[in-house]
Amino acid sequence: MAPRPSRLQQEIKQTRPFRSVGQEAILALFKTTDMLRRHFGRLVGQLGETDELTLQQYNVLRILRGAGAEGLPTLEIASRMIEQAPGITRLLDRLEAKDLVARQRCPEDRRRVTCRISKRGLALLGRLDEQMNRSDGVFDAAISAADLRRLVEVLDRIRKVLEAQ
Amino acid sequence: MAPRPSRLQQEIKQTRPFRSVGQEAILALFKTTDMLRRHFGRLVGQLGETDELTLQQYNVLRILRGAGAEGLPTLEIASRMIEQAPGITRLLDRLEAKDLVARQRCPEDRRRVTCRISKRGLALLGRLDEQMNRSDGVFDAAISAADLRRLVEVLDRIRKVLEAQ
DNA sequence: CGCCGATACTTGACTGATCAAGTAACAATC
DNA sequence: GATTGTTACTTGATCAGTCAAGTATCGGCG
Repeated sequence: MAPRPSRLQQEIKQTRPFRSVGQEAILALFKTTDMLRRHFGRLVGQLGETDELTLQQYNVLRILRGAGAEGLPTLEIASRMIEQAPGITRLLDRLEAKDLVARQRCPEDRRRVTCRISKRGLALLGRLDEQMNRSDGVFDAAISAADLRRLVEVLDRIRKVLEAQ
Repeated sequence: MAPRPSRLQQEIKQTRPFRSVGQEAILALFKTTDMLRRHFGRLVGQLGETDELTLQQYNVLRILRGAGAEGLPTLEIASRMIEQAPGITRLLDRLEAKDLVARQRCPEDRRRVTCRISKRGLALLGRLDEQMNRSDGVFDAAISAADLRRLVEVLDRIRKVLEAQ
């Protein structure tokens, strides 16, 4: 139990040790994910012209590409998103304005709005795929598959704890 | 290498397996941290009256409490934050408006603005301490210290990779 | 058929985040 | 002591996120 200052502690210039490993883990999660958000946010946010996306918008396009030609209703998209997005309507407004998705009121149930990715949207994702795969690959290269799998497993458990709260 | 669908995959209703463990790990990080943000955001955001804080504001108050009576200059606060905050000036504006911090131009170097936590700020943090510790403790209880330490260690490595990019 | 609750969004108002450009003060150099 | 560069913010404009309240539609039930 050597009280050597952790890497994170130095990063945020904290002098006192963390109250618990749990607290350190939570702060490390925030910090790491913030860096990841910025990293991937830069990738999708610097596409030149007016094609810039936010990570959330990118995520929606990915979901719609996965859904194929039938598309998906608005709230179904929301439920599949990685990060919760209460502003899904306006997010789709912006994607529609950029002509990256098309929306159409569903004839069978007129409450629903079916969303589909457009050709422009598909082309844009295509341009990003290579970069994104390369970026994911950086982690596969730097960290062993076993460690990554353990990471995924612990995160699963954390989410389970949170859901139980 | 059984291709059984992972928990995360079910959560986001994805049909195809992930391209790589790295990708799954990244998505799991986003999802888990989003849930953590909401969880702790609720704690600091529901204090009744007009004392609601955002997580970032809470983080700033914690940093200022740690700094003590001398306080800290604005950008020094920014550099200590867990999540990067380019809008630090306005964040402090809001805290000052709520009388949770006080600001004062530094006499030795008039470019600097020294920020200090106020009595009201300290009292507010005091009200939150117990809840926050209890929340951190949930993870200590649900996940072994060894696992949490491994988690922290892998996250350190991920940040190191990101910095090298 | 008409009403009631539920579903699927939509809109408004407001707060917060981001980027770029600007200002003021200090530090170093000529 | 004027100039140039750097530091430490500050401000403006714009966009995204959040919560609450509203609207349209559907599916049952009497």
